[in-house]
Amino acid sequence: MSFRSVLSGDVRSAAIAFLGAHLVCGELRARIVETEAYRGLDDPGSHAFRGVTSRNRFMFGPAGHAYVYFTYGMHWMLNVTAQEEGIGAAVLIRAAQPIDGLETMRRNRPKASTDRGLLSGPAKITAAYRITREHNGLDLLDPASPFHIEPGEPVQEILCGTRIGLSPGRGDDLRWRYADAHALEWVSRPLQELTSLLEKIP
DNA sequence: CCTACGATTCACT
DNA sequence: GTGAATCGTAGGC
Repeated sequence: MSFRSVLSGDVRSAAIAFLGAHLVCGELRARIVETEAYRGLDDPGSHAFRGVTSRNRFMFGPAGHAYVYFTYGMHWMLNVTAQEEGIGAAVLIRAAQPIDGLETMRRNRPKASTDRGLLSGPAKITAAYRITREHNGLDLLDPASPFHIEPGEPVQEILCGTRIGLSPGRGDDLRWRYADAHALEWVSRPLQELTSLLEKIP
């Protein structure tokens, strides 16, 4: 099953499909272990909930492209757009396990004291890969792009939980956060919600 | 125009 | 566990 076909379906399925995939940029390579799903139609936690703005416009574009935004005055966030054109949806890449290019990642993340903390958070990934606004809209499924996503080993078991950092009443109760159950040492924060088998997730 | 705050991280108690 | 750093954006006036 290709990314393209999964991305045309529900953004939660897309978020699950990206677990185990590789984020590649030149010599840098890491395995995605944690994602979150956001969609505009019925999800108050999504930037797309209130319709198109100049910031979120890529969420409404074709699937498989980068939606990169700046927050807290200092951090960049990387998302992969999902669902059909005209529907605002994206998958936030929250954590990854470093595979290649660790020296460069360490240089880009001087404050990380251990390799486990190199990519264990959405803003850590963009710092390590030096992803910023200029990468907004990039086609992440195109190997010719400056950085892109490749299929990896399938994930055997996943955990799901509530998404991080949402205000009460803004979708904080939706369990649209997903992680590879066998790579929990690389996630941004513990998942305390119950375990779910891959085939049981919608 | 003006203001509050965020899909976070880090240092410190 | 708590608070500071830091600024573009959304939403209200």
